[in-house]
Amino acid sequence: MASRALLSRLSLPFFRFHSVCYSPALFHFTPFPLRYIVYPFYRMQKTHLYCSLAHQQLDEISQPELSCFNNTIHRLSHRRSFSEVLLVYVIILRNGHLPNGLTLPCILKACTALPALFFGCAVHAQIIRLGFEAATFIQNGVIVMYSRFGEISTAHKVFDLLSLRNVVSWTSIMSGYAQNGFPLEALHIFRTMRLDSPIIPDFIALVSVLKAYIDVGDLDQGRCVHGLVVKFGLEDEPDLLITLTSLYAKCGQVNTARNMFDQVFSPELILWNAMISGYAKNGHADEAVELFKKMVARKVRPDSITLRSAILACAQVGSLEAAKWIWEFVSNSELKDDVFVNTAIIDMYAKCGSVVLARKVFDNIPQKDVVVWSAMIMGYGLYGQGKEAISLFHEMIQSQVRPNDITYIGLLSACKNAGLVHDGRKYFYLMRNHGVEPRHQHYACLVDLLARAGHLEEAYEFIKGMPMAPEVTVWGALLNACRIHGQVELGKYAAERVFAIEPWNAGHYVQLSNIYASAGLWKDVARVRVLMRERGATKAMGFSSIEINGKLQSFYAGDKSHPRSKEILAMTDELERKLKKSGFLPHMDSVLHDLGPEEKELSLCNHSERIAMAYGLICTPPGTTLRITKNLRACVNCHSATKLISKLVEREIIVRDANRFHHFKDGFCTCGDYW
DNA sequence: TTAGGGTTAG
Repeated sequence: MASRALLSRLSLPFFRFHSVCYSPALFHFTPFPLRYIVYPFYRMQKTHLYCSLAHQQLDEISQPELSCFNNTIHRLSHRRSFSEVLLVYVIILRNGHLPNGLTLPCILKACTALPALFFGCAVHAQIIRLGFEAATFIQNGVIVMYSRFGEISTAHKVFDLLSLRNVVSWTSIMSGYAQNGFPLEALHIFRTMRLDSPIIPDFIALVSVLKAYIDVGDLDQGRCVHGLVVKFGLEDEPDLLITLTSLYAKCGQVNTARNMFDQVFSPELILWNAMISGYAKNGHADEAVELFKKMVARKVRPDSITLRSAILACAQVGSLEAAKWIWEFVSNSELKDDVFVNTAIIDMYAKCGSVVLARKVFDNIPQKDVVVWSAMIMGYGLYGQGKEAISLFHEMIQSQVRPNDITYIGLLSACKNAGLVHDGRKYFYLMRNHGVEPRHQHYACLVDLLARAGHLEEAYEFIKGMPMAPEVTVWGALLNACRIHGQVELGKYAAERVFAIEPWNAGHYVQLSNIYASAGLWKDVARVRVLMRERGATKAMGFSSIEINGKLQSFYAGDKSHPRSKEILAMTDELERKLKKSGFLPHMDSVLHDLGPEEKELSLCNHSERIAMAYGLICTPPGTTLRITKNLRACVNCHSATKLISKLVEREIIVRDANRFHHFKDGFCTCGDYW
């Protein structure tokens, strides 16, 4: 009766769902109900099982002992043939044996790995029935199983009922919480273990606690654990080195991470992955690509994770050369059909300025899931190809793939970047029909779309009707639109909202200042500048990069540091002369400061993208496409000038700004002047 | 002699 009481205290999920067929009472009095659960499955697999090594071996023995079965189960478990482990378990029961302490951990592991929740619950019930409640080794397996099934509260109950907990019990429940998205609870358990138990953490426990600190982004506490690692003399433990490298890399301390990485003479794949992804995630894309190349040169075979990190890095660099290189690498590897890798490549090509190549990769994927479709829709959106994005969306629906919230973000931002107001409204209200509840990002997209198209009042009303508090992206979109449409009053209101959320971000002050400047309100411009100084807001310095022969060269505004600076200057002058000759009028409002007209003009043609463009023109043969990446949004003057320059110098110029792509050709831009 | 962890997340 004790075990039945225990079953009801645990309220096992299996019994919650199947209380009619397999109630605890039924289980208690039925000798081997497992055979009924797996019987159809067993029939299905029977042919395969007869061919297997396991069954051949068992067949040779007329009446196998439990130890023979256990040996077979361990061998199968080692080969990761988990379905067969469960089938042999059924045979054990059919032969009238009872599983022992050597059988059950393997069965639990198989249930966890498959995963087989119902089977696992039944096994747990049998564990209790057979009186293994106090067997730490077995109960640890139960904790892990429930954690992996997301049944963390059941796992915790098992942990609570365990009379003798060892370091594995503590680590299992701690990592269970961390893996289920509760890192704070995991850390709480670690603290309890340290304070209330005599257990000394081993290297796996420390890896688990470090992972939880990585998840919460607490570098200081992570450093304290590093101290513990040293205290316990575990600093040479390779697995801890991997997690510590990951901790420092993910928390932005890439140099410390690299020092740890360099300590290892022959790093295993997972350490390369930790370092490459650490670089890629922290904006050190060049280093990530370089390290990836080094790894390949050292004949370490990358896996899907390595490739995804390297592809992400290439996407950030924006270099089409690097993108093509990695695509070729993937095409020649055994991961060429990996859907995750291919989706990353679609995203990369879209971000590196070739929506055509992105589409080529997309068309070659035979089984497209929702993320593949969404990546391509997002790619069209980046280029302002709204109609193509919409058409692909309909193709996706026809292919019976259900859109998710990310698909809708891609679709709405495509409408936004193409100025398709009617479509944007329509798809926003269609979302719920597909069971997708609009999130803040969807609202921000629609506000941006409406406001930029000049529907400022509608956008403002829409914001007022939002079911959640509008964040900076929403007010920022309204502020930007007020700048475009010269709306001083509404712009002032939007700016106040934005300043309240991000008082440190100088970009917002510049927007308001530009609204005032356009209206000739120079006193207000001065007031904003004072406010900006008082609040210590700083503006990110603008820079542009251009890729020449696969090498990236970056320039700041007014940059004269390049060895070929004189030639670059001569080219910017020549461009300016050509622009003037063809009647180009500089857009003076693009200058924040209250300067004289001549100074304003000079300031405008010194913008970083103009310098990068000039460098591209002097370094490449006529007709070569120029590919420029900049960290800020394109300014109005640069945009108009680049359109004309593309015609004057007969070049295609592709500029990736902070938000999207601009493809300039023959005096026009693909964005249709809508950005 | 069978448990626990670490790289990613398109």
